[in-house]
Amino acid sequence: MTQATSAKVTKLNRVERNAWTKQKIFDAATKVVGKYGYAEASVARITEVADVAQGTFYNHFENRQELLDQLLPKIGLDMVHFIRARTGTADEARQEIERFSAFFDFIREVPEFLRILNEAEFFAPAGYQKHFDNISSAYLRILQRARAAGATSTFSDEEFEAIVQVLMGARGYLSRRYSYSEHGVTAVPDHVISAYRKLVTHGLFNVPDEETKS
Amino acid sequence: MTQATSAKVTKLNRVERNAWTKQKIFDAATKVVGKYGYAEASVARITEVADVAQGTFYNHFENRQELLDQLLPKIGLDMVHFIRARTGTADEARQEIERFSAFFDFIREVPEFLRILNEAEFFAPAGYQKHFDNISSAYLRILQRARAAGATSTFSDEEFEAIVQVLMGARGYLSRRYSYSEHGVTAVPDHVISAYRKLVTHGLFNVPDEETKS
Amino acid sequence: MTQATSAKVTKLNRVERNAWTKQKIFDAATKVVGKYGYAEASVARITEVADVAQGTFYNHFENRQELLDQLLPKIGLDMVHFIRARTGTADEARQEIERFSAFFDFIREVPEFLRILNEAEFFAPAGYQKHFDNISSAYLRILQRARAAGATSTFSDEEFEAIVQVLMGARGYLSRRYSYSEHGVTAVPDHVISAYRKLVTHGLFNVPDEETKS
Amino acid sequence: MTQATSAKVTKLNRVERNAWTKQKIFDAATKVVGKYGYAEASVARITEVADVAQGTFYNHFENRQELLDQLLPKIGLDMVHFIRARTGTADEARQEIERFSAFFDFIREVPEFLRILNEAEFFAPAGYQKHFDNISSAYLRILQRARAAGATSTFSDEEFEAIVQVLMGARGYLSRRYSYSEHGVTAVPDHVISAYRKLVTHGLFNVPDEETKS
DNA sequence: TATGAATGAGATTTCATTCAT
DNA sequence: AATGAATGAAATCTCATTCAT
Repeated sequence: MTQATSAKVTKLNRVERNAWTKQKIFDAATKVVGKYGYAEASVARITEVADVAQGTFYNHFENRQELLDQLLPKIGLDMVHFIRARTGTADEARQEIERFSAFFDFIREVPEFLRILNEAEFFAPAGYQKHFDNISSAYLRILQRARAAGATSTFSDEEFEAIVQVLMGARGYLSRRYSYSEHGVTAVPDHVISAYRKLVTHGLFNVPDEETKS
Repeated sequence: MTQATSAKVTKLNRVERNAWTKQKIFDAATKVVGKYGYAEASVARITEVADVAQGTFYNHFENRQELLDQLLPKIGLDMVHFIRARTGTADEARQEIERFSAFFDFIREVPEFLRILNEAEFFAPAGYQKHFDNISSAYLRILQRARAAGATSTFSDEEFEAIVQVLMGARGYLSRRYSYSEHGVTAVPDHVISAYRKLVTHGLFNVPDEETKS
Repeated sequence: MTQATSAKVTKLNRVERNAWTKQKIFDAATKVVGKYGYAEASVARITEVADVAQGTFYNHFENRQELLDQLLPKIGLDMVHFIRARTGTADEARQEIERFSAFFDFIREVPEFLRILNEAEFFAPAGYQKHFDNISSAYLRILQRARAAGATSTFSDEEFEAIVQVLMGARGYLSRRYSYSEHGVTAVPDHVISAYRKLVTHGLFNVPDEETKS
Repeated sequence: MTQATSAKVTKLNRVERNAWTKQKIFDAATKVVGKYGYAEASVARITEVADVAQGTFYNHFENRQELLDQLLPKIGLDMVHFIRARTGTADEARQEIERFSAFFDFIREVPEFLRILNEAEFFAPAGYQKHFDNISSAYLRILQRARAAGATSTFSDEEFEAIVQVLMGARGYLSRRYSYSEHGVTAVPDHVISAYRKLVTHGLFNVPDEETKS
């Protein structure tokens, strides 16, 4: 997916060679950041993994930050497609659980994603912003559509925006807590999924009777 | 709170002077990290703000990291006390909303907290770990007590652990989205609070009838 | 000899420029260590003399120590060649005196050598080790060959190893005592040479008759 | 010998307390330099071992260097006495072997001596100078007396001075090579002693007949 | 377009010495 | 005389970026 085809290098025209070099750098950055984090992703290290000279880097990217900021949005789109493909046509609550599970499946598919996502806020703020805009607007539409279908509790648009943050926060924190391990990324335990399902379907607290109308 | 009293400097004995200097460094670090982030919090900058020599720093802290790792747990305890003081004796759901609101109030009291919290995971992992252990164990006890009082839906201990992550993730992500602004920290909008209340009391989705037993 | 040719700098290709820069650093280090000693040979000072930026240093040497450890063995080889070229085909005792004299001649040729040699044990232990292995194994072979030619008193291989240490110690201590002076390095006095000759040809003490068989 | 009596500290008058503190620092320095070398002998480390405050150091020594420069001469005198006590009344050649052996015995008695001696040249030049003046003048007198007794080959005073350097160089280099080991200081092998004896009694090389008169 | 050596600012840390108490 | 916190200069090393070939 983010893998540069290692096919024949010969017989490429100028444009193709150019794109191929850029892709090599991009893939190298994904690997390096995914494995060692943004802080350790020096231009020297990235270009070494990409097997190009340091100077070559600057023929393709304005500076180090530009590349780092492109990392998350690109993989983020992969994630959206991955999740969409795994979401069925059951009722809305079930679909949300499917999306939730698919998120963790994606993390295992692309182990670099977790680190790239989590660190981006501080090391690639522009990329983080872009990714979050992508995700949250998509998520918001999903919720609005569910509401239109009468499948949700009563939430205003503004409240939905907040809910989107909560749901993304849940994924972010849970993945940090449950997906990291010594070597590689592990599957998320079932009780995490069930806890999430209960929360989004019934809430957390029983409400005393007289308050149920609020 | 984390502010060194700038009262009389004269007439302090050796022990007091020593503590006072350390506190000056600590306060300076809080300010600097809160304003510019850990990455920009060089020892040079911190000691400049603290108005001590760079060498003095190393009389009080083993190294830069040690100080950074102390920052979050210390302020985190302030937060716990702050929230506890603002939590009443109403029903459990209301108390949770009070805690939630109080969290955002605390952020406004100590504007540095937000940045110190959010960046700690990567720049002060030991401190982050300590803080999160503090918070999540306290939170877990709260939920268990509520469950014992029959105030929550049916969750296992393991599920509660996951819920704690979700609730902390909610605070983390919402505060990033709604509390930051150009200059300083703003109050969180009411619809964020109402969205949170609805989620924890009723959940997000209506569940089709035949599923209600699950 | 260890002097970078200051000839045309222009018209060098990349490889040549690279080697030339490294040689400039090397020569600068030789000068600096020779004049001020290892302790004062900071990277800042060396690069200033070499007229390159500090960062350039680390393109050519892993770290400061690596350079320092290369200094002695490199010049040490120059010394070996120098001495070998000055050693004739007279009897073994005379050859040893020639080598001894040539050692002091070399010191005057390369005045930096003395300090680089003497301080290396503590400031560049790896380089010192390498140099001494070079020298002592060569020296040992010389003695063994002389013994095979019946030109020495009766010594075992182990005793020869000790003798090598003594002969090197003699050069080391004598050069410290007689070659240093206010400014620059002076020739060694004749009586030093004659004393050495007498020692290695007749020993120091007359032996009472009854002991001569031991 | 260099050990501060750890007897009653109480009941000392001002002068005694003063001397006792100075001795504590001195002993600590001996230990530290002997074990870790001059370079690692920071004032902080020495005073910590001596169990006094850093500032106290400067009540007894002008500066760090002054102390370091006193170390070697003081222990050097101990060595002279030690060797003298071990030298018998046999013929001069045997006495020299006794002195040589006693030197290595002393090294084992006072293991710190070796390092303090070897590093002094560069880290405590003044102390090194003083020590060497002490030793070499004493040594010179020994040789002159032996010559007066007709026990040596024909050497002039100047040649004797050079010989003294050679003999000291022999001890220095041999001790570095044969006395150091992983932990502690080891006895010198017999073949080192026999090699030395042969050298000083018979010389190293057989001299062709026609040269024997030179 | 690719190369990779050169740059130099900036970061952390050490440590001999001072000095007020 | 003893204390130990404060000082600040100096050292090593990193790394994003430039630029001549």
